[in-house]
Amino acid sequence: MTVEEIRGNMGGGERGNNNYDNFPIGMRVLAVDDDTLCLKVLDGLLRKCQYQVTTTSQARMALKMLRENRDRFDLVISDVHMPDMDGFKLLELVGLEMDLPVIMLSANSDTKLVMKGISHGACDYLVKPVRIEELRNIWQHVIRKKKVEPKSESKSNDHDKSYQGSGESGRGQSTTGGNADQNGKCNKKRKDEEDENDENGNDNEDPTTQKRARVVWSIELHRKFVAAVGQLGIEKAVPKRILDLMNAEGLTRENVASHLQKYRLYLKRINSVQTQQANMVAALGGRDYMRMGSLDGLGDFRTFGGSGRYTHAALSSYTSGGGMLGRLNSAAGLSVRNLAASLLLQPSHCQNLSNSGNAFTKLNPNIPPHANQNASLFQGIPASLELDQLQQAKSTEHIPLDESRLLTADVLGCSNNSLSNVPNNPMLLQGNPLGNQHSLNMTPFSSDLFNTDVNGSSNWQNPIQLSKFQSSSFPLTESFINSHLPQNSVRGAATTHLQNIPLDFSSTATVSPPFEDSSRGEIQYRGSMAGAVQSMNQTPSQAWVDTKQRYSHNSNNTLSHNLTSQVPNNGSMASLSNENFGRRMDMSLIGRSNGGSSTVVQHTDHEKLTLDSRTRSNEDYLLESTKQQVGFSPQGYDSLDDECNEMGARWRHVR
DNA sequence: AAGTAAATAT
DNA sequence: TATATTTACT
Repeated sequence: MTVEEIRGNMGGGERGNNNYDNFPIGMRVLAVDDDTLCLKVLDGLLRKCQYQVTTTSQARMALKMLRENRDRFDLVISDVHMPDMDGFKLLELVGLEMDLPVIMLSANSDTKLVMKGISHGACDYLVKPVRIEELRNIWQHVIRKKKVEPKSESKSNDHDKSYQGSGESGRGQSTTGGNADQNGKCNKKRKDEEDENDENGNDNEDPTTQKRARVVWSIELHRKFVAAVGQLGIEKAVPKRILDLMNAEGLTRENVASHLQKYRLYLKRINSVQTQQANMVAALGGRDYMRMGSLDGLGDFRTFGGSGRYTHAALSSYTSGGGMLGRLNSAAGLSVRNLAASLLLQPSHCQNLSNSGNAFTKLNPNIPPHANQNASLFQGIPASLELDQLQQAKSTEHIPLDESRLLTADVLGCSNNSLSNVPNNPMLLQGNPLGNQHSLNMTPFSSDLFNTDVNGSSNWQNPIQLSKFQSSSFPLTESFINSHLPQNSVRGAATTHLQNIPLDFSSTATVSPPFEDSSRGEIQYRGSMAGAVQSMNQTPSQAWVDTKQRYSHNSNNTLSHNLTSQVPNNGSMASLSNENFGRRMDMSLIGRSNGGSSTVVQHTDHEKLTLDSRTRSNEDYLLESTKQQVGFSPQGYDSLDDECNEMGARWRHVR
């Protein structure tokens, strides 16, 4: 597409009141910088360039303006360091929600930062003080963006039949800096992919070779997909609409439909796994006193939970447990926090619910806390586990080899603040039929990123292999993660990373709560331990990928063993912590189990109950946990709580 | 056009 | 061989 074309397009009704005949004169730029002085200067410079400038000192406000009218701006230029919202976060959100080129601005020219910005989708990174010369050329990004995403164009073109695998990375596209926007987010990965693609289907470079390559659901593509679905809401997420939203090149409705089909399947499985687990918990859990997880730190999520985007119905459609989610929005759940301390669930209570996930359905979100004990019990476990997973996901994300990846993680973490405004991703929610506010609320956006960012298209469909440690099914998040992380490099790094890398966990409410939550009960505790341990023991990438195999064949390194035999045994997680666990974590974790059961539970296959093979492993884990629980004394919970809280704190600290 | 099942490719 | 993607069909 030429500049002329751009102009032509821009002059179209799409941009209505703006005259683009003189492009880039009049280009609408949104400048964001908390430093009003800088902002003013920037504003002045931009105006000198004859751009139509809009300024704001708040990232949130910027986001708001952008959301209000996506066609109101052509380009965003934002400072990196801002109090209300990290510039990168803004970048991420803008990249995800709108297709606007974003230019980062910072006085810090640290290569890492620049890398972070670029890899996160910034089309440019300017170092303050900005010179007008630099600003004079920023319009190119607008054009580039347009060029890269000739959405409408490609969709209807015939020659397009020979579309390439991964939409935007396809050869048909400009391979120059064009893919600055979302593609840039995972530069490294993207590159690899592109390389692969090139190697694989190189020949179909020319349309003559009508050999249509099969669509490769690249991470990027999948992310778009997920984002689209999220935006539409699961209900309206039909192929056609998704396709429109995806804005991907060379993708047909059929492709999307197919992917959607698979995705739904995946959701179902996830769901069923969880349901079963829930049942297991219901049946076996609660033997002992359990505390419900606290919902501390939910913070922003609460609001999010209220977002009516995902209707109960919608969620249910993918939830075998039908309606389990409904409970989530409940105040009951949210307020559990304080109850937790004094609530003790008796086995008897649980038994009533033991046989079905449907029981949940009956729980009214609004019923008073005390009436919700059973529910809480259910929630508690999966909930905490979920959280743990999320964390893991994060940790996983952090283990990354490069900045870009870290960035991703950041986004995940940071996005919380904006959760309430961001188009969420129902899919994630689905993942947690049992869900809890946590997963419900937080998963959405973050997972979104996760899925898309980290995982390849190959693993997310396999919730089952998620493993017993993860126990409560993975939110898509985990599932998606993995495959694409260069495993080797990560592996060795895991340990260190966990300790030194900026874990984003607590940067947001999202993360911290998990720990606290998990601190409440033995089960939860274990769950988190498992999670923690796992993430530490394994390479992020593989951790979730082939857990199944690993665990079944590698008993020595298996968490189950560690958890089952070590934990109850001496009450120390030391064994777990040894090499991989961050010291801090260790400390906080250790001692946890003191006062716990003295029973040594040896994990053996014989103990397994006959369960659906698909979910057996997961349930196994739960079973084990449950068993171990028996005999645990209610005592020490407080300390547990404390410790766990501390743990959370430590995590934060570590970060 | 959506959804599902069968076919086919990797 | 198992999976994932594409195609066919209602």
